[in-house]
Amino acid sequence: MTTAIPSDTHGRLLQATTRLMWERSFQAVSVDDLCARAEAKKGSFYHFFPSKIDLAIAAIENSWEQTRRGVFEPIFGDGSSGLAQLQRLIDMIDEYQSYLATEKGAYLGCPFGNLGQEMARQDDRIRVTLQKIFDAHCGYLEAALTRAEQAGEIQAGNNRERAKKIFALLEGAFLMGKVANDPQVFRSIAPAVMLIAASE
Amino acid sequence: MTTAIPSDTHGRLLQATTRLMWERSFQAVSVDDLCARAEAKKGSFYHFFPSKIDLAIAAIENSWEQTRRGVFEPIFGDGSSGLAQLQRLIDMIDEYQSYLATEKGAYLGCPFGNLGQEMARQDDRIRVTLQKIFDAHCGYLEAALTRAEQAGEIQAGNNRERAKKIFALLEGAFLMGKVANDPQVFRSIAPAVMLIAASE
DNA sequence: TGCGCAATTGACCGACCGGTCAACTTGTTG
DNA sequence: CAACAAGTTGACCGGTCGGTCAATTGCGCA
Repeated sequence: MTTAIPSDTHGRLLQATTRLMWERSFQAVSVDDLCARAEAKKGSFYHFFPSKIDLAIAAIENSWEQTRRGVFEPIFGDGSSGLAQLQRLIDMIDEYQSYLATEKGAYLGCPFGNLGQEMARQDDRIRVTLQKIFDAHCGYLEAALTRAEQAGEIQAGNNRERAKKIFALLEGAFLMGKVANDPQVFRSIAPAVMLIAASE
Repeated sequence: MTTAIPSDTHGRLLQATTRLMWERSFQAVSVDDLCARAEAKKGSFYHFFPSKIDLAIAAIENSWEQTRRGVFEPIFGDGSSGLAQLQRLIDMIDEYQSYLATEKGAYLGCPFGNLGQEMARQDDRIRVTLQKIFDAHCGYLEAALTRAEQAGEIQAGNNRERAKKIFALLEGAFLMGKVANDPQVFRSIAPAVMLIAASE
């Protein structure tokens, strides 16, 4: 029986990719950049991953899984009301993005949205991977809406569609924040989430 | 007195850049690609534009100006009610994107949003240029909301903030459509524009 | 006619891109 | 201990990247 723990280099490569792709972009980051940040040599890179694109896919899957477990499960798995859960997600996003903005000197936006905008038309595997992540994200929003609906917080409606609209609003807010390079933008747009939640 | 008409090559370079950046992305398109599409030689390229980034900026400014005159002015300058104008914009976007999707075999999304997501963090001149375009776009939305408000279609409110929220929703819908590679996504999300317009 | 300048051409450049590879080290297992 | 696989290393590769340039062409104007 061997250890199921992947090599440290493997993990550092994933983390470096997640970070650098977030701070810059997929195409703006070279394999050499990735290796330098992960303190790995190119040979190691290609020992673990067949291509740069494969690493990117592995990195976003890994990143989403971490976010899911570390953020989404805690927020949407607790006993709060549906609307309170939504508000908590918004607050956490805002808080973390603002923190990153002060630390990195720029508003970074959503790592998945960023990559989608950049690569969806150029690599179908990346596109499909992101589609699954978007679906999963919307799933959590929908669950919160259903919870809110059952508690009488909002009127009955198509929560799947509402979730998609909320997700679109958030992604658009990320983009605008990035182009304005200002965390305040997200903050001023996000309240409209509640509008959509409360819609018929 | 010399002709104010810029060389044909200059114009073809702008158009080729607009098109190719929309179909693929800024970084995925090389200067050679641009020249090939514009039927120009590299020397001509650098005769007219000091760098690839300068061409990109000129191309989006030109593209926005054309869109503004060809789409926004006609829609928002006519005598329709504010809400009717908004609806007409949505319909026209949907129609054109669907047409492009069938022609190109893929949902392309918003050329300005695409470029912003990709380049805002890497080139500040591109970022600022897009910021101005976003502002101008929101300006039209705001004007329509004000018109709707004055006609009693919607209740009084902060139309500048409403416009930003609507713009965010639309940009998010573009992104989701691109990642799903499905024009239907925009169609199902866009109605929420009216929700935001009618909000207090 | 001939001058002057914008436009055009294609050859050229160094840097960097993603990716390969054979040799070497290290840790595990019988 | 030997054997083997997993991981590591750095030199190397062809291709393409954005960008340069000197020479040439063609056009408006005196």
